[in-house]
Amino acid sequence: MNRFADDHKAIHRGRKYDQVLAGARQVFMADGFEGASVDEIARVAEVSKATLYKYFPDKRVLFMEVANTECQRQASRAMDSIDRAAPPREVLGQTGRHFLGFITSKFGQQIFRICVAESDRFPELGRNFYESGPAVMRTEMAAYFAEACARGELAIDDYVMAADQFGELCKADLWMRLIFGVIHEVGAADIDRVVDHAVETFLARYGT
Amino acid sequence: MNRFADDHKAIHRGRKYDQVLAGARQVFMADGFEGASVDEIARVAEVSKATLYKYFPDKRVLFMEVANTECQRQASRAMDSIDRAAPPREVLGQTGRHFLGFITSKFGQQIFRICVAESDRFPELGRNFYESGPAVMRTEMAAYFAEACARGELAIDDYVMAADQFGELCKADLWMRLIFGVIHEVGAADIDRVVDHAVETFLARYGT
DNA sequence: TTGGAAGTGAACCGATCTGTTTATACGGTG
DNA sequence: CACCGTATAAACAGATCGGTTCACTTCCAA
Repeated sequence: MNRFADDHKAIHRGRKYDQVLAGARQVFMADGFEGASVDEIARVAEVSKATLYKYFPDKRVLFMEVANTECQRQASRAMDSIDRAAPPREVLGQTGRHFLGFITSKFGQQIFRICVAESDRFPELGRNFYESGPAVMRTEMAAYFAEACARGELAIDDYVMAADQFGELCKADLWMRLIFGVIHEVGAADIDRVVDHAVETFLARYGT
Repeated sequence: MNRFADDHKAIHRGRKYDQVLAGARQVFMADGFEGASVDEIARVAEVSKATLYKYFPDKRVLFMEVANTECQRQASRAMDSIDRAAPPREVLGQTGRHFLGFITSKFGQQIFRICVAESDRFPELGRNFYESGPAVMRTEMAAYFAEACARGELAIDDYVMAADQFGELCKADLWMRLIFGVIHEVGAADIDRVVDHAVETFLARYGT
């Protein structure tokens, strides 16, 4: 992200800002919050520790900055490639595969891991992540459900609850074993299988 | 300092074992894994650090022991309080309420938090937790489903998948917002509402 | 009575970490 | 050229932590 505010003041101010942020992102993703040391971040960012501390008052703020930018980036990329006019079975399948693909990716896992772990000490971090991540999908899906119900394609009493249920159904079997290291990879076949089951169960309740 | 008067009921071997475990449980739950210091655990357990290290080779094993005992306690308690011969709607409701009650409890959340966070650096920790926690419920439920299907009360093709789906359905709406600090408490009414929705959706697909 | 196992408290070790400071170098501008 | 903001490397400060060691006490049982 560019520092627009600095543009009119001085080119040199904040040259290394993005470098620091990129290095921090990499190291935090690799080692978590506690596991990441500021020295390592500075080394990976190819920046001196003094410079790092000139831009960020402490490690916490640096991490929050990384987490925020990442969450927003993922959120904007979340619901865009879905045709809301298609039949529900197809919309649900596409959405489920996209969603499950993300949360089973290395990156999705790690961001979840860190946010879960640190949302105890930094409550606003967890809240921020939820609002700009899961909550977005939730409201988007709820909105779609309202449309589909109006078209008579679905019969849902509680849109938000239904959206959450579908999201949770997509996690069955794979996600927990992945997050706890019981399995290490999921193939497209696994994702399809779980999503198909999720769609089937969902439509058994809410289909028309 | 002998603050405790005569301990007339002296057990020779492992007198302090449970003390250590109880103290560890308390401190881990309050501070997380990294946040908890062995000194603090020893102090809270009212035990010397040397004694602690006589029972447990290191901090990680100590935590795993805490997590294991708690998971087993919860799993056995859950299975004992359920009448597997009752109608599916009732069995599912009881199981769901118990399960959701545990994972939304302060202890359940914290255990999950720590295991998620540390299962990256200590894979056996996550695996161990999964096997002695979620996996137990999964297989137990799958076994029940097999019985119920044999009685014609349910119609399930994949018992394990169905068990996982039900578990995930129970998390809808509440669990994620809790784990990320969006909400801080859940009442019995919330739990009932979510479990009712879960049972309804589950039976729409698998009921007879 | 005495041996030995269990427990204690405190010092200690080595490692790591965050955050600061210092002395120095680079690079563009007046 | 001199000036000044930015950057650097490296040492440093202050603290914590996991884990070990040791001299000493307690208490039961043979």
